[in-house]
Amino acid sequence: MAEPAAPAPGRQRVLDAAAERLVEQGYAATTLRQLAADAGIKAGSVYHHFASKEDLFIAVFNRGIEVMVEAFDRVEAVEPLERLGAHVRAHLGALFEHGSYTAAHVTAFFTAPPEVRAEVVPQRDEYEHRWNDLLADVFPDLPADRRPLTRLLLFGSMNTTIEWFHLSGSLSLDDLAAIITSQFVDGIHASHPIRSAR
Amino acid sequence: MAEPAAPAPGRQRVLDAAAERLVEQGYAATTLRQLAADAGIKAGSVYHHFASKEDLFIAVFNRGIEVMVEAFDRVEAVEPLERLGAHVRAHLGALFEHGSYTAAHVTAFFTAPPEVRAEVVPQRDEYEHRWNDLLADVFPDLPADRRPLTRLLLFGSMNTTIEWFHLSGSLSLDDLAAIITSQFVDGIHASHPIRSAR
DNA sequence: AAGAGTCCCTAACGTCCGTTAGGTTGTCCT
DNA sequence: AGGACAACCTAACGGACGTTAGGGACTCTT
Repeated sequence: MAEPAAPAPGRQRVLDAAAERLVEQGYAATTLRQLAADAGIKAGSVYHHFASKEDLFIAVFNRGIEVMVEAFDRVEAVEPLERLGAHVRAHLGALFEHGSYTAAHVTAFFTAPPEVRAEVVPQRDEYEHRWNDLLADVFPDLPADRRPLTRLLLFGSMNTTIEWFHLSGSLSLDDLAAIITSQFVDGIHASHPIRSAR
Repeated sequence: MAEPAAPAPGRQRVLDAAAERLVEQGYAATTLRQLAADAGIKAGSVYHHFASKEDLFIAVFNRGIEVMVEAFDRVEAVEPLERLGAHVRAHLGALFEHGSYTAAHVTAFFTAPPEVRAEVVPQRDEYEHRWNDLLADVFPDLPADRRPLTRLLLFGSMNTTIEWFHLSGSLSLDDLAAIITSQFVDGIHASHPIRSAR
């Protein structure tokens, strides 16, 4: 009998539910019984797919990075400024347009126990490395030892948008990406002059 | 008998412990038994000082805002650019130099249940209002409806420093504040030119 | 037809949680 | 001296948690 619209296997439904709950509740407050109920199975059955709660959430966090990396690698722009803007847009896209995994990673990573975080660090490093290389390429005069700091400031602005930005609002994700990019590159100074000293 | 160095009352020790645990563990993972042990009392005794776990953490979050507001109001600079830099420095000071309350607020606010968050929103609004006014004053040409967004981007950069900055490192808090301020005002463009299109 | 493997269930385990009732001690006020 | 009150204790409650053992139903392979 042909399945209509492929009902999504249980394992995937648990992962999806975990990502969504993580965003709203964090690691500790998200219970396996909740996830099981969300996915339409019973709590004990979660252990057919995952060895433990930690194991499950490691999978969620890693998927969150995967989504970011995929979005990053999909960018094709070549002209420096355009490239940077496209990557900012891609990062925001990963946060808001490709499920809850990246959002879960960004909001809940630091609420997870150290053992879980440790398991995810290598993949994180890979994504950060991509951005360091991008900065090196776009801003050749930026000293190498300033790249991580610069990236962290940009990440700070981009990642905290999940706390206040909503796709349903009047601002589009394209607009937001453009604003963040120009703010990052030219600062507020360029378009909005500082009041002169009196 | 004169108390040597005022042994800090139990209520205060519980609050301090709560702020520190919040930074490391978030709301749900922090238990009253832990806090009591940290403060040198027993779990049941916490209820002599606070009506509930929620009540306790509302006090912690509000104190976190208080510290920020106090730091903000302590700034005396008048020249626009200098003022902005001083406020950035003050905000970072609240995060790193005046106990864990502000850090707890910034990292754990969104891990707290909605009822707790709701109780803290008014004080948050007051602090955000101060910053909106500051931006209006320093950047008179910045449209009023862009102020909140601009503030959120700056807050994003400043607040996420708690995830990676350490006072013990080679970078001082003064340095960090200066970098964030100039990055915010002039962008990366000013000091580090973009690679020209090829 | 038999066996293996997948997916899920029920029922329970030990543990820890927030919270409460009631008691003890010490200090201060009158 | 006595009462009030603050600060803490012990001991327990009901409930929820992560996890496990063992079994049922179904599909696929041989």
